[in-house]
Amino acid sequence: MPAYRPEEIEKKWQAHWKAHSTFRAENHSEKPKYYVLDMFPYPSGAGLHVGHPLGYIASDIVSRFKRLQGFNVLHPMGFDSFGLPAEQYAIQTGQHPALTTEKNIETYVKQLSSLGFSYDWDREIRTSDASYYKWTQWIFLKLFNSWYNLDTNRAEPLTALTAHFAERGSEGINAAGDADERQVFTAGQWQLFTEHQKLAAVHPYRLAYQQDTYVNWCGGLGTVLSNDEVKDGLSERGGFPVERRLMPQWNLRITAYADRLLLGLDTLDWPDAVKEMQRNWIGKSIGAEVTFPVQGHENAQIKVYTTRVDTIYGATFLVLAPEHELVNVLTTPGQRVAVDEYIAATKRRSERDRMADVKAVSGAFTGAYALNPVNNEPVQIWLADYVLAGYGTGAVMAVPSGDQRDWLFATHFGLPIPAISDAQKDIDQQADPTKEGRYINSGIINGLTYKEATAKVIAFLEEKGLGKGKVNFRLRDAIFGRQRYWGEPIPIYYKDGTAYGIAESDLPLVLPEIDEYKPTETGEPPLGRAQNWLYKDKYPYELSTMPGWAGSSWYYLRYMDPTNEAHFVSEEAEQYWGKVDLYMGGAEHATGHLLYSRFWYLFLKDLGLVSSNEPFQKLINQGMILGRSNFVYRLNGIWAPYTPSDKTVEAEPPVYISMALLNRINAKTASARDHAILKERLNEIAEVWNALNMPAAELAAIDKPDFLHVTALHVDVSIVDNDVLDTEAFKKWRPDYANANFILEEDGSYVCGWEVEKMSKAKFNVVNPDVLIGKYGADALRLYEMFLGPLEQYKPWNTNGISGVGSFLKKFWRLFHPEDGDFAVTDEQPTPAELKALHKAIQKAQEDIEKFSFNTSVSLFMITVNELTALKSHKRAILEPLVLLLSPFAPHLAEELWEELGHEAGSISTARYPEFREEYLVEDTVTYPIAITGKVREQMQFAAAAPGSEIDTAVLASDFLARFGEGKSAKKVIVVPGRMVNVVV
RNA sequence: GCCCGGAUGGCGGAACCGGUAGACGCGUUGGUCUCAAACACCAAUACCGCAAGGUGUGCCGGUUCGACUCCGGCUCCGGGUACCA
Repeated sequence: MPAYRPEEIEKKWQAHWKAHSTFRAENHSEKPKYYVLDMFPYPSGAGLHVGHPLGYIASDIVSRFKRLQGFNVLHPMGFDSFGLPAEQYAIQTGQHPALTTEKNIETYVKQLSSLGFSYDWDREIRTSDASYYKWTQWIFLKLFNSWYNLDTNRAEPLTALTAHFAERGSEGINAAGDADERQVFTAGQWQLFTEHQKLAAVHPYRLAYQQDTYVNWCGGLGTVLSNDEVKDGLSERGGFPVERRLMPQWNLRITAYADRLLLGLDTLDWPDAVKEMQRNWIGKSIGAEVTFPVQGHENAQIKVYTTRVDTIYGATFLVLAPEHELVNVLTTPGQRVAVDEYIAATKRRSERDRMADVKAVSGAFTGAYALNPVNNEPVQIWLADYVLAGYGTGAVMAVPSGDQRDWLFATHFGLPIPAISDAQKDIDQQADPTKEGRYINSGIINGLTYKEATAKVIAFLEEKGLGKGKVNFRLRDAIFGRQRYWGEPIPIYYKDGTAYGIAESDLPLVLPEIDEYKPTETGEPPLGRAQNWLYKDKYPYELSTMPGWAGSSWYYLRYMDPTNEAHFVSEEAEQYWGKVDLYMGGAEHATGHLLYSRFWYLFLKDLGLVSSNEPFQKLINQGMILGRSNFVYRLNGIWAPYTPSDKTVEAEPPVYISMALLNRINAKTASARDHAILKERLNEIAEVWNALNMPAAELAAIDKPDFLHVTALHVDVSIVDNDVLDTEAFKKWRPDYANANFILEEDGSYVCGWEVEKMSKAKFNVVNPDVLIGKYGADALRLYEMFLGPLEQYKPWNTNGISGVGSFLKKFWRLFHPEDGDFAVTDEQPTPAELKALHKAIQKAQEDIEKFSFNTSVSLFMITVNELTALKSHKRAILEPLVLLLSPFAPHLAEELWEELGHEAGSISTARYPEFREEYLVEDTVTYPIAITGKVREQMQFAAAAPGSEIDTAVLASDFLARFGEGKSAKKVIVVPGRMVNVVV
């Protein structure tokens, strides 16, 4: 075969791999296992752009490398196929989301296959298949039927709880969650409960539970919106008003696992940034809960949470969240109007808005007073939206001298700001939260240090029953329901208003067909449109569906045993594959998917269904590939000299000036030739300049313009090559460019400007991998994406460089086919130089892959091939191992050459990585120039020797030699001018 | 504000444990081949300077015979996050 033809080779081997299921992973093997997982994609209609495969290429290299090292590798792919875009498309067109999704997946599979990934496609899963979501529902039911026992620190079946109730009532149960939500009863009372009452008593213990939760409700759209979807109190889509509303919602009790999720992070081999994000997200804080009695309300108490209980003597007022349950009771008639107004104003703002304008101080006085438990001083009770209902107790004790927000509030409303520590400074200017110094104005802790005071206050409060130390988490339970169609139905039905889980044997609860995908007129979710959708033909189902992260929280387990109909994963398969050894994906999932998956894993572990402590041992975040946009510059005005006040007009027909020329003129570095070109061209097109307030005569009078005003416009990167615009293609690109005029460079080219931006259709900077594969081949694209820069770094795409790896592959090919001729590899003995080049590569390639430093490994291959080309090396002993080294990166070419080398087709996937032999690396000598100064100079006494002369190494003092490396010895010492010697080591 | 990263030629980026900064690729320039183009190949390419030489890894300072690398103090850029009491 003459010349390297990637398209033929790639088609051939992709077909071979598919026909032979070459990358099928077996669940039983003598080999050690290795599980390489990619975050599975949502199959969007736009298909893949050149940024998407970056992580897939890297993980594929690792998979293929691990196979060469003798591992049984599991490398699966699937689709997160429930999601909003398909549903929105369905609302607009009536097309069933399943059809859209199916079509998109087809495109994805085709594109992924064309990159030559070594996925085991037999294990492909889709979260929207009933055979998959059956098990997502099954896990939900397990959560629904479990509670979290804090005594054993794990989730347990509800049967254990009800057994306890029957024997001893609610006493002695120590369960995760809010105790206030739960009833207190005796065993006798429990026995007398009706079924309905029993379920009501059990419900608040469940790990999947329904509860009234504040949500962003948009009546106009008939759905709950996430904080991202609300802007200025209006829905982002449609602009309908959004309000905070208490609605029943399904929640998962992730908070029960807060501590374990936090501790587990220390055992993981993850990027520090991701671990830190999860830590902040969980947000553990250690403090105290303090109870303030309310003056004149015998039964009312306000609980506050504080991390600075030592500052309690400085607490001159309390602030409640506007949603606080006691607000109504406490408000005095005189303050009623002000309070109601304030609450109404707060309701109109979404949580995000409240957080957005942090500077505006607002609040309302309830008229009521609480008593500071340490000194019985009356303190005013206020409302303010800077206190969040969802964190701590929804109430804070305000210490204006120590907390900046409290200080601002006190200053704004004229409340007192007493100092509490002798170390506080300038508290009339701002709060000072110091922990230094001794307490003042602080009753029983006057004169104490921070540590002593904290202990003493807590002891005092505990004794009086008005406070106790408490750990708090920022993490909140996860809202689990969505008022949408295209998701997993929640397997719950209602009997007399009570929620029941459907029987496991009735799973899956299949998503019913409906004729429209909008919410119903009465505001029910789309599932409310389903006809006769009843459990046992009697009981209505839950109408909300699961959120996007449900199916993705356990998919990696299903890959181990994807077609099992009896179990979500068989015990043997789970025990064999264990956890994911390498997980590759984007950093944007740091606090969503990665946290929920860990939560579900811990839960399954508590139930004895999985065997490790964490699901993902090592995590790599591939950096995003950004787009490189190109611009053309439309001329709007010409000045000589430039007067900024002049108006500009878009010339019609339009004139576009080349960026390089434009920049030279505006930077005043233009040559006489530049000006001549400009002038000549302007004269040619002068007749079209009338619209520019630039009559031809006036134009002709301008000799040397020194400023050109332009508008930069995005231009499709596919009609730009190396920043040079294809002007004919530009005219055809869009109708309004058909009559474009150009001012070109001297060589006749139009040079575009460029900028790095996110890839998006609107910026015309999306690069399609299919086009590049067609031109250079998948192997070249794979190599180039790796060559672009460090894997984890954000980097701009630039198609310009891909020709370099293209020619590298050609050179590699030519080592086997000299002069583009027939295959001609010899059995000659290799020379030391060839062996050295090879073994350097064997060693470094392995190191680089293990460090995920793929950009340097590609460089290494280029260097090696350059060396071998220079040596005219066409020897089997060198080239055969080299093919193996290259096979993870450029698998198609490697397979082809492997076959030409006389091996059975496809057998490279069972070959072994070549062994590194150190003896072939002849060490290079290194020369260190060493300055001769001070003591050394005296000792050596030869600084004055003639430059270039050699000195006996034995003369060197041992302490001098020690400076440039333990165990190294000088081979030669050469005197160079300037009190220096070169020491050759 | 807080928490992470980062800063090296015209561009993307190399540089082991402190030891010749700029590997490799792109681009650019010159050349070979060709009727010509494309491909390919060869050579040059940090900056200033005709040269000798000098200057250079964001800035200021320190340690060291020697610093992109270590230490102290900044500047700028990117990402994450926040009335969390």
